[in-house]
Amino acid sequence: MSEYPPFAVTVDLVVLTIRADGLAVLLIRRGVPPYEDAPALPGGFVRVDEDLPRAAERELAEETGLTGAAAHLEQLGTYGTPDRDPRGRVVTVAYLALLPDLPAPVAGTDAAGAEWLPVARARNLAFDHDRILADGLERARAKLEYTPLATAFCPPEFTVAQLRTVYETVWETRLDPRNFHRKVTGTPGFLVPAGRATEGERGRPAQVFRRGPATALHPPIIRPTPDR
Amino acid sequence: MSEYPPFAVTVDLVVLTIRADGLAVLLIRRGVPPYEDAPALPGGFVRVDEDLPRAAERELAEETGLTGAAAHLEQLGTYGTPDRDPRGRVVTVAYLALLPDLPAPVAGTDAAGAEWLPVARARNLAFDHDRILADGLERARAKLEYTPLATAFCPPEFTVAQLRTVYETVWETRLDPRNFHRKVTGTPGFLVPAGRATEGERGRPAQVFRRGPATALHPPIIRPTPDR
DNA sequence: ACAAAAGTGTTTTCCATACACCCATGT
DNA sequence: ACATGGGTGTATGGAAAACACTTTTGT
Repeated sequence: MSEYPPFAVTVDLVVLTIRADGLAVLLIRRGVPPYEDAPALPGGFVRVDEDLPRAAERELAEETGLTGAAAHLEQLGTYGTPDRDPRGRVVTVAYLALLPDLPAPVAGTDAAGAEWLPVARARNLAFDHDRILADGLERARAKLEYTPLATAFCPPEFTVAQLRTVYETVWETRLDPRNFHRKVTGTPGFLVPAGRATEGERGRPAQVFRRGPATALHPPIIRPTPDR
Repeated sequence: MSEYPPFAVTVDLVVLTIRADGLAVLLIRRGVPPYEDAPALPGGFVRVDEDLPRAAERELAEETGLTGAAAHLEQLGTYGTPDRDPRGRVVTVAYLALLPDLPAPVAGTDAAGAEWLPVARARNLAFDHDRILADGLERARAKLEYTPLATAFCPPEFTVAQLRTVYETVWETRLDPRNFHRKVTGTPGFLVPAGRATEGERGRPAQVFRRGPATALHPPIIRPTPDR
């Protein structure tokens, strides 16, 4: 093995959530060169005996305080241009993480330097992170159509209206609440009723749902056609 | 950098084509341990100053004799379980390559040990290549629906019937030739007429097409619903 | 003439959209 | 009572499936 060039391998995370001001990405500010003081995706080196998804989970936990499977986590892609890191040959495996807007504000974690930024204002990131973020956004937008991924942005129990807000935020569109309701409740395995309804809200109480067992949506939730 | 664990990085290729006996994958037979004599996906180590897609192209050229952009090539995913290679910590970036059935049988290349095997009989591959192959097949099947990827299995000029054979082979279904014809010719940017027709075939000559400029299909070519 | 494959027209069925309308709660 | 949001019913338009039918070649 020693005859082959050594690489450093990192994982970087595109962590997305939905907040009052729209879709937001978790960024850290770099404290050391290269790209000192620049915003960057959270990430770090993979350990010698660590699986890649495990490394991604660890980094996510370090930055958000989330333990285990509270978030959706999937591999996004690998970026390995020879000059992407001035320190040497570093290949990074990017992961996409989707989280509900956390009610508990990440107390007592290493997330000191991390902050949420609306995706529209996440620009001029360190390394090739602009591209990685763009790829992550594109992936999220596309997968909402044909997978139940939108539920990853919701807490364990949620209403149809909350789910619709996810679609409207990620896609930056408006959806007809009535047809949306019929679509998602009619797609097998997408949602299962939690058996209770909301209280104390304005208007008629809404049924509460949990994520269903489906891994793909048939039929898909079609994105409206402003160009495409 | 020296404080972080060194990894070896390889690229592995899932090279698919369509032959008379169906969908086939390019495999080599390993000549050295580990997994000596086992079939494996072609691949190799990434060089120090080599970009990842470039390494994939190089490996593809070495195994098939194909120069440059004669094939579709896309990143499939990265596999880095700590124990996946007994020789040490090796992370592999898998690429998916789609080729037309080559009329010229790869003369005079290093492809001595490489051979096409129907995907149904590609089993018990070295390392974690069974899983990588399965992921590649799944990716190819899914992307036929909403991208013009099927044309990557066709020569530069082809007929609608040839294209339909691609779909039928990859999906293992039958498609109505008449509705299929209408669909693909009616999808903007999918196909552009080459202006000529086939000769010397049985039946009425078919119009010849080339790949169009579209990168996504609207509407998609829907896969029939045997379960799903 | 006939077989074979390409391609078109037509009917039917289904689904998405649009939107009128009713329901259940807070104020 | 009224506003607010949840949820259902229904008409309509367009696309996809099913398939009859025509076209153009080789044998």
